Amino acid sequence: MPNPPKTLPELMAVVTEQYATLSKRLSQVAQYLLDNPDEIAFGTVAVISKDAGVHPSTLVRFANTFGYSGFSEMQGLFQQELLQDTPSYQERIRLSAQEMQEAGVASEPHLLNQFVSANTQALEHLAQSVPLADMERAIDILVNAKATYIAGVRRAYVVSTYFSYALQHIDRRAYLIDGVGGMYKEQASTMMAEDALIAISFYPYADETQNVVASAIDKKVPLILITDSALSPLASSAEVCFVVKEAEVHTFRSLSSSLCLAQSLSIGLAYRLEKQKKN
Amino acid sequence: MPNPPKTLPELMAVVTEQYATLSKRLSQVAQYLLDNPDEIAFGTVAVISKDAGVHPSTLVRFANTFGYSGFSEMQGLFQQELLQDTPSYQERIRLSAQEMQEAGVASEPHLLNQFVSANTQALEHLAQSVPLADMERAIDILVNAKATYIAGVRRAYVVSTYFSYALQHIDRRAYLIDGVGGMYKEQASTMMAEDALIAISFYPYADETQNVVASAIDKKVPLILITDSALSPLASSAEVCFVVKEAEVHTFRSLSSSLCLAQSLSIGLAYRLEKQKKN
DNA sequence: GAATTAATAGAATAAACGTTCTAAATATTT
DNA sequence: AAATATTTAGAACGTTTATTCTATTAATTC
Repeated sequence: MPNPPKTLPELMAVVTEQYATLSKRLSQVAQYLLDNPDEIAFGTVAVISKDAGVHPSTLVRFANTFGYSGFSEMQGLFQQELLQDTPSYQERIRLSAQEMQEAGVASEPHLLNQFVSANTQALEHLAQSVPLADMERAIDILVNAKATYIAGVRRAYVVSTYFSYALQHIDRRAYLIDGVGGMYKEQASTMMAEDALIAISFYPYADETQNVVASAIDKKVPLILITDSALSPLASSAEVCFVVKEAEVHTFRSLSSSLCLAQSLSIGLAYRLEKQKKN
Repeated sequence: MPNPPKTLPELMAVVTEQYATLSKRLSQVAQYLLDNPDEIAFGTVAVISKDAGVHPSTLVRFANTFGYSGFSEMQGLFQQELLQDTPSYQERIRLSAQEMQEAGVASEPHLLNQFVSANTQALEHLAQSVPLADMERAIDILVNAKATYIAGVRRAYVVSTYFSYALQHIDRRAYLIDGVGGMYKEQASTMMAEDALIAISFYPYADETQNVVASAIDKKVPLILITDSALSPLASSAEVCFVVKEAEVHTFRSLSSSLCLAQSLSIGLAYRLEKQKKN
């Protein structure tokens, strides 16, 4: 390879193109290169190679493979990129809005940017509004539960599937009450007092979820609720109630905050379980 | 000076303030420092000192004067700053985690806060890294699709359910290939060339999703892919490929960015459909 | 203007650097 | 299954690195 790429985007393209033909270690470097360009810009051969899990000389070989005299020469591209490209966040938004206009699209700022900023705000609000004590109580319940049932439909179903995934991932018995085959009642009927129910319910508070919750209350199954208002019909029944304000962009409600909370609960639980194991 | 500034702006302020009191060579360095921060970030002592017209050791003395153990420590601030604008979100998370530790927040910082900050950073990264053109192309495909199929399992299933919900919400035919009853093949078999497939696949790239995609490619169904690396096995097959870097807290990967992207695509689609209706 | 202090440049040093070369290991071909 | 080619890790290399220490120079004080 006599003509090495002169810019980082070019290099990235060539690496991606050739990726399939690279040997084991070289493709490992390629992977790291594409995923962590910033690390390459500042790191030393020793540090980067360790981080990427390869021998230092492999980095040099990699650079040679793509036509550079050595690693340092290739590294220059990464530094160059970082230098020329330092537009501020706002400037980027301005640029993309401009792109849009040129592309003949409405002058709307990049939708993605609207979302990012809306979600960011919602997340920060979440961190401030959720009491640590509630988190702990919820985790207490989940730790003691023999099995965890999860209920939530439509928009809330997304959060339910995350709980289901996360809990199973840490070896907890998790049952998603998804009503497959219209069997809400049957799925909920196996709940017992030593279990726990996580219910997620947003306006207009679907009947399906309300029924499942009613059944749980009947059997004295502790309820952890994630909802959008303290006045939600289920709120009074809950052992712990998390009120989450989701971001809204053009009437579309987000789910970032609910999912962020779901993640935090899951990991909090994972922590506690590990701690218990050690004792 | 026992407490050296911890950020570049702070350092700049201190240097400016003390500038008048500095000796001849040190003020020469100060001048250079204020004028060429980028050079400092990447340069070596030898190069910088030559460029600034001072002796190498003068740079070390300068750093010492402002409380740093050596030039290298001070140089770190300049590198940090450069990364802030194009944040490798990983780097940022690493830094903020480090800050937290140094701040002596001994007893586990509130998990929720860790999540919020990790997710926030990931979201910002998303806004910067996703090209507007890709969004538009993806929306084009979705607008023209007679029906939209959605494939994704395990962690990616969460995103799938969101797409399914959102698309149905705007009256699009959306079919979630969820393999209920082990019927991946059957569910995928009805795809046609005038439809579209949204596939979400993260490492380790489940076979189920790969098979669905293969079947789609066979039938020339356009593919929109959301994945975690440009080197994902499905990337080359995709009409549009979104590479999303998710936040990671204690080995748990988030989904905020993927969902944010999913939302943006959904609403972008809703917009376009409304606009078409009016014409 | 001599004495004292501060600032500087230069030489010295040890550690870290990127790179090269070679032997071992792995994969491929025969 | 043997032979060959490719890929790899390891050791050694000479440089370059940032830094420290010490004369030397410049500035300040008396």
